[in-house]
Amino acid sequence: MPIWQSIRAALTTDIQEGRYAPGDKLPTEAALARRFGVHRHTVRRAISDLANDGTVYSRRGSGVYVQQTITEYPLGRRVSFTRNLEAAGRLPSREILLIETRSADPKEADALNLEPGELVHCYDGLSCADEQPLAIFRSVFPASFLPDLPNALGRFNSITEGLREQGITDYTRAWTSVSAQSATATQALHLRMTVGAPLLQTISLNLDPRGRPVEYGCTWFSGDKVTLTFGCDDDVARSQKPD
Amino acid sequence: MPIWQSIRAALTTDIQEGRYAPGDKLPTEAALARRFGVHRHTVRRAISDLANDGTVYSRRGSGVYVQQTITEYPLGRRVSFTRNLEAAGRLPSREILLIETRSADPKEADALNLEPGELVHCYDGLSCADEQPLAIFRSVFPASFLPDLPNALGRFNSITEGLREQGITDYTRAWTSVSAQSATATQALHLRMTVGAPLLQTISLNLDPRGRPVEYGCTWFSGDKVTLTFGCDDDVARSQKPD
DNA sequence: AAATATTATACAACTAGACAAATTACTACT
DNA sequence: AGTAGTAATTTGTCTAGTTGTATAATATTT
Repeated sequence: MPIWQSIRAALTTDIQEGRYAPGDKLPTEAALARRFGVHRHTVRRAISDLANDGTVYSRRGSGVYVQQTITEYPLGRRVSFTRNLEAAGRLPSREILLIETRSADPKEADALNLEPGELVHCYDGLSCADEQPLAIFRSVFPASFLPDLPNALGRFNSITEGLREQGITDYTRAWTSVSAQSATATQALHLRMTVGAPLLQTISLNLDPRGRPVEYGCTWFSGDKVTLTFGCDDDVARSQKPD
Repeated sequence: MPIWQSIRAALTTDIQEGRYAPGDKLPTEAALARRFGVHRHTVRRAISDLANDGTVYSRRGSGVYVQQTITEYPLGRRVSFTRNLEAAGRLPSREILLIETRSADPKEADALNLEPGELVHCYDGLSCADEQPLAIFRSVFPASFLPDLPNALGRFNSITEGLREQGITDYTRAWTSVSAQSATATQALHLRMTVGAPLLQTISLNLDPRGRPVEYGCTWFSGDKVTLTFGCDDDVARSQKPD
């Protein structure tokens, strides 16, 4: 048996027995090479095998980290990210990547029924389960009748709460489109996957009760960690507020 | 493909599709690093590339801004900064740097046909398009038959208006020379470019209808933002009032 | 002998953190 | 209202450490 396989086995049991917990950083390749008394490349061979089957995730310049095993995430027509994950026994959280106010690009202007170049609030973020990134989202709001939304989004870290403070107490999804894409470099970094791995992209438009567009949203789910299901959970979904 | 190149590509499309318009400030490097999930240095690598090809420029302590597109600047017998820019759909403006009366240096005396040491009015300023500096200029006038010009220049912030008040209702360009130079530190600061970046320097002499020299002008255009055109626009130039 | 595994070396790409320098925002004061 | 001083923010620069990749040489196994 090659040395690297025994190293892989040793690291695997280290992880399984909790010496390295999910999210932990492994010792550096150089340190592991010292520990096992081999060259760095031999350790790399073992790590690349572990990364291949998803037990670890390595990041250039930073280190190698233990991955979590991910459960599936159901998505209905009126979906609460928080409630779905809590129902699955996981701890949901969000990370703000960027909140800014800028000009609308043509697609955004079209969807939100704005003039090209009108200002929009843009909210980029990361949806996580147990600190593990599940999806990247971008929500775009018309700035004209939601002047203080960026402030509210930063405070609440919740779209629903932020909109409620601005007077939008309810909104419904006008349409949703789903497509598959390949992860770009930065998407892969955020979602801790490899470049080119499959993503599920959903694009949707939310309207307030008067029919005004209030949110144009785009979400990229990690294809390995999420399956989207429509229509089969309406009972649960109806009892939920949109998120 | 390195990550920084994909970040550069993302920012480029952001700019091309209008999410960041010319003159806009990009998010801070720290914010962009969060947005792309990388270290600040990686964002800087992308930005430095964009700055290198003139897409953006950065100011220490302030931020990174989208560069204006190149302006076509026709040079004819009657050159009007204001009209040239209005014709290009830009908003022209000027900033006064210095107005003083002093002795002419040899070159100025020679061009204006004065005795060495005779008094001249010197007018240094900044020409801007859409609030962005395009050029630095220095205009030198014989003080002898234009005693109140400095006052007028300060009030009107326009050479044409100032001269008109002093009785010079028209003037034409006797000659123009063009050369290329590297930006000094102070020039770079005013024009918001890097030290050593290319400048277009034009030196010109304007005569009144009786053939008297009235203005000896020197202008340094930002090479990135301006292209000068000659000869092919005489019709347009003749129909313009000098400025 | 050939294929595979391991070592060796060098460099590129990225992260991490600290500090300097310039700008901007703010506060206190006259 | 304006001015000086202070603090916070933001870009510029530097050093060090870590993973990714490429090439080549040496040992081990088949």
